Amino acid sequence: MPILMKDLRRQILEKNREAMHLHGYQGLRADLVVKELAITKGAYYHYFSGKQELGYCILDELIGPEHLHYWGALNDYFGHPIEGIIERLKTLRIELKNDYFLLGSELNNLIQEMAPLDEGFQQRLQRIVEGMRLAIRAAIERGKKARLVKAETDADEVATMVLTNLLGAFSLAKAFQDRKFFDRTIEQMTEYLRDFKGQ
Amino acid sequence: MPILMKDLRRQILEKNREAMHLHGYQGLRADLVVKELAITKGAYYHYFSGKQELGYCILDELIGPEHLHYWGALNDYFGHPIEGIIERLKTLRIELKNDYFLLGSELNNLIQEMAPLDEGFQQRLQRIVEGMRLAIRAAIERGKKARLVKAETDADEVATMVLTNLLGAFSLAKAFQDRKFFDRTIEQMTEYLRDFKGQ
DNA sequence: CTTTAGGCATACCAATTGGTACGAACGAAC
DNA sequence: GTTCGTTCGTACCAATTGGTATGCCTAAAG
Repeated sequence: MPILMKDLRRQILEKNREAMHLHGYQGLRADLVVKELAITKGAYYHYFSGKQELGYCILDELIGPEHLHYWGALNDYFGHPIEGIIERLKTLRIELKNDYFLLGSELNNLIQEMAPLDEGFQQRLQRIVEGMRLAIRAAIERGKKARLVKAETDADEVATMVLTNLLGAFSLAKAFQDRKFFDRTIEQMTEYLRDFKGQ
Repeated sequence: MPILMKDLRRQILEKNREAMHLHGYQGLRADLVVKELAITKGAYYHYFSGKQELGYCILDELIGPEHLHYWGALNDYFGHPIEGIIERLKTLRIELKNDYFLLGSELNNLIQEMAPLDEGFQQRLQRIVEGMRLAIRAAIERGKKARLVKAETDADEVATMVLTNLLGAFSLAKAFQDRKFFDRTIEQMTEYLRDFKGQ
């Protein structure tokens, strides 16, 4: 019997999310998570038709919204848009626990593992990354309109560059199992981004 | 009976490498590859004690040497070291087939999947990445000594940045299933790197 | 009070997985 | 020609995996 019966579906989602962060989707053992939660397969298959739907739900209800909300916050930033992006990058360093850098970005992990294997995953992952990219790009463009960002700045290119470095930073930190590779990239990007601030 | 009996061990390695590129290590089905090669488990377990050793061998004998050789070539480059790095980046765009960008970098894939799960993988992957990083760093330092690279350049930081962007570029191209994200990063890096060339 | 539908447990299962035990063929060495 | 080690095929296996069939329990609706 589960101790907390408040929202079992949610619990199943979150525990599986954790397990998937460590083992990947293919390495995710649904029944093992079921045992950890001290429930049974009955509950599991009551809420989810199977492993694939579970994976989709983790993306649609947890990982996706979180990422889009995090970068969507750029919209509400009252300051220099470039500083807004930098703030988001720095906040990542503060909010994410050390272990997260050793396990890598959930988004990046799933991209590597699933993008070529499952179209449903690929579409969802692409949508999330594209959402992040558009949020950053929009911030830069707002900066350009307000003459806070150099007119010749290619907003699309810079936004893509930020994402590339973000994903790469997670990869490298994971390869070395050392978050300092993430931190260094953020600091380099900070310098790089400030160059685009208007005179 | 295998048609070509030339070097069965090698064939097993290479076919498994291909399968691992697509499905990952955990998704790699040894016996499925065995069927593809039209051999049996007898051969498979004759040459490899098991799946883990097979994975290690693919890294130690194929992926590792290839990567280190590719970037080690910077040593033999007779020209501006910065241009040497740029040449290596551009050659990647030419030599790698389109499918490779959809499947992602074998190195990056394995990092994401295995670094936190298996110490043997982590050590091997880290060694390869570190080897690449050192090769790039050494090239920049040679450039500094020859006064071809600005004296204030932080070779270690630039080398790390190149790797971060490289891994990130593979990730993003894979997320979008579109190699143009890789190509764009290479071009941006080219510009960025040329800024370090001495006056 | 009865009916009904969601919420979950119990007890199965077929297929797959990585792995083993064993032996046959074959060539080299003596 | 006998021995012997390498190379691989055959036949098997225990454990795991994702998944299903079924029914009990409860609460709300009628």
